[in-house]
Amino acid sequence: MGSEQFTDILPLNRAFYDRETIDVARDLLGKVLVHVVDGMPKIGRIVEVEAYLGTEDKACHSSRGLTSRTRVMFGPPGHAYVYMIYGMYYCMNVVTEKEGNPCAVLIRALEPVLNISQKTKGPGLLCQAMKIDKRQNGLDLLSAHFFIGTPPADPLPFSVVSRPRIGVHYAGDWKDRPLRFYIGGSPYISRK
DNA sequence: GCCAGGATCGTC
DNA sequence: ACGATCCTGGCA
Repeated sequence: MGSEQFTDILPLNRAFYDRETIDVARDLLGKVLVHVVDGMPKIGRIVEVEAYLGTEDKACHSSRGLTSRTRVMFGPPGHAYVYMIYGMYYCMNVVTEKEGNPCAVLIRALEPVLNISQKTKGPGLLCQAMKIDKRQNGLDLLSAHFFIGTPPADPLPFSVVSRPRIGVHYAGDWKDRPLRFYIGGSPYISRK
C-alpha cells in the first residue's frame, strides 16, 4: 500500500466535465485531485463539493456577467477556475457544461491521500495544502501535473448527502437550494 | 479613483 | 461574533 499505487492515475476525460453541473458535482465525490509540485504528487480524495449553476444562479459569480474574473467559467469544460476570496484564501472550481454556459463545481474538502501535511477541510485550506493559487487559474485539467482522476482501488461504497451551500446568504431564493454534496459520514467535511 | 462586499478561517 | 486582508466590480 505505498505511493506507487497512485502513480498511474489518468485524468478524467473532457466528456466527464461536459455534462449537467449537478451530475458532475456528485460524480466528483470519491475522485482524487492530483497536483504534481516539484515532481512530488500531492493527492487528495474529494469528499465535499458545491454546484454553481451559471447565469441564473444568484450565488454564482457568472450571474453578474462576463468579467475578467469569470472569463474562465465561460470557457470550455474541464478547466480550473481559481479565485482569491477575503484577501487571503483561494478557492478552486472545475468548469462544467459547454463553452458559453458558465457553470462550475467548487471543491470544498479533501481527504488527504499522499504528500499532504496541512488541513484540507474547507476550500481555502485545501488550496493551501495542495499549493493551488492564481497560477492554476485557467489551467486545463486534462494535463499531466494537475488533474482529477479515478483512484486505482475505489474503497467502500458511500452515500451522498445534499445540503444548502455555505456562505451564500446574499443569493436570494438560491441560497436554500441543496447544491452542496458530501460523502456521508466522512470525517473530512468542512463543517456540518 | 473610490468604496462596499466577499463561494473563508481562526480566535474570542 | 469579529477581525484579517485584498481583489473585484460598480459607479463617478
